[in-house]
Amino acid sequence: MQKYNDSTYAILGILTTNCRSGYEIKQFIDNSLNHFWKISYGQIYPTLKRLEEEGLATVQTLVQEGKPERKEYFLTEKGKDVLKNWLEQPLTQLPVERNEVLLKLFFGRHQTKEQSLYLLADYKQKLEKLYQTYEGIEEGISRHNTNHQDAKYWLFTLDYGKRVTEAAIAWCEATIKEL
Amino acid sequence: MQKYNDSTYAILGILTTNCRSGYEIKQFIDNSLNHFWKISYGQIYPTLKRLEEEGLATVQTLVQEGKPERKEYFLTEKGKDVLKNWLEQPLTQLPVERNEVLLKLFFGRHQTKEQSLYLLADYKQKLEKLYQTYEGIEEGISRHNTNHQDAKYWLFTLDYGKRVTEAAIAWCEATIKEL
DNA sequence: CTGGTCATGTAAAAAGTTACATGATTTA
DNA sequence: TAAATCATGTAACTTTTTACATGACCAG
Repeated sequence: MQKYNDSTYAILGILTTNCRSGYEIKQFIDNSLNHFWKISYGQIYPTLKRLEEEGLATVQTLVQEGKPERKEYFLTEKGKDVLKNWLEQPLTQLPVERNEVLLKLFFGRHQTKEQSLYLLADYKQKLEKLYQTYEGIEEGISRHNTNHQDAKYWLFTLDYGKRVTEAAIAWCEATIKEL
Repeated sequence: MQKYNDSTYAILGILTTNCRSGYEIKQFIDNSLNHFWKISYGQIYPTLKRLEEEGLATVQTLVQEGKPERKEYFLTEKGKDVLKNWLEQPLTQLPVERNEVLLKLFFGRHQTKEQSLYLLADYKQKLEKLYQTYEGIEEGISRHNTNHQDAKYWLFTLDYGKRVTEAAIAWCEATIKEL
C-alpha cells in the first residue's frame, strides 16, 4: 500500500466527519486540531486534489447562489481502507519536539541571568494562556457535543495538552527558582 | 540584522562549545540536543558554508595523518553578536507540537477499543524508555561535567524533558483506564 | 574481511509556509 | 464604505530529510 504523510491522513480522517470542502477542513483544523496539528491551505488543496486523483476520494462541485462554488469531497472505500490501515499502525518512533525556549536556555551561559529569567517568565505566561485556551475548547466540546460519537476522543487529546502544558509551567517555575 | 533559522542559531551556539567541525557538531547534537532539536548532515554542512560566506565564522582546514581532512569553524565577533541578539529575543509564539498518537486517537471512533488501547500502551512504553534515556544523560552530565559552565543549563533542559514525559505517561495511564 | 569510526559533502525529494490572486456577499 | 466571511487555488520559497558518493584506518 502506498504511503502518505501524516497531514494527508489527518485530512482523510477529517473527511469522516461532516467536513467536506477544503475551506471547512481548514476551519475544523483551526478549531479542533490546532493544538497538536495544523495545516495550511497550501497543503490542503493540493492534498485534496491528489486524494481524488488516486481514488481515495470523489468530488462533487456544488454551485451555490450568492456564494462561490464549493467542492465536496467524499471518501471512497479505498480511502477508508487507507485511513483504517494507518490507524492500525503504532508509531515507529517518538518525534523530536523542537523547542526554541530550551534551545535558548541551553546556551544560557551566554546570557545574563535576567535575560534567562525573562525568557522563562515569558514562556510561562504563554503556556498559561495556552492552558486557558484548552480549558475553553474543552468546555465548548463538553457543552455542545456531549452525545457526539467523536467527543470522547477529542477530550482525550485536550487532556493531553492540559497535562503536558501544566508540567511545562511547573518546570518554568522550578527553573526560575533555581536560576 | 539578517535573519537565520533556528537550526542556524543552534549551530552558532554549538560553536561556542569546543565543537568545531561538522562531524563534531553532529555528534554533539545527537548526544546533548537530540531530545529537543535534531539536525542532519544535509543541514549542517551547507549551514557552516553559509556562516563562513556571511562572515559569522572563519574556517581552518586541518590535515591530519591517517584521518580525513578536518574543517574547524570559529565564530567571529559578528557571529557572536548574531547569536547574542537571537538569545535576547523571547519567542514570538508557541509552536504547535505535532503528535501522531493524538492524531490517531482523535479519530479513535474508527478504531476498535483494543486498537486504541494498543496504541496507548505502545506509546506509554516508548515514553518510559525515553524517560530512562533522559535519566541516563542526566547522570552522565552530573558525573562528568559537574564544573562545566554549561552543565547547569543542560540539566535544565533535561528536567523539562523528564517532567513533560512524566505527564505524558500519566496521561496514557489515565486514558487507558477511561477508554 | 567486515563493520565501525572519522570526515567531507551534494542532489533530489518531501514537507510546509507565505504571499498572492480572484470575487461575491454580508455585516458593522 | 470598509472589513469580514465564504471559497477556490497557485507559485515561490524555506526547511528538512534521505540517499548517495568518497575513502582511509582500525578492531574483531
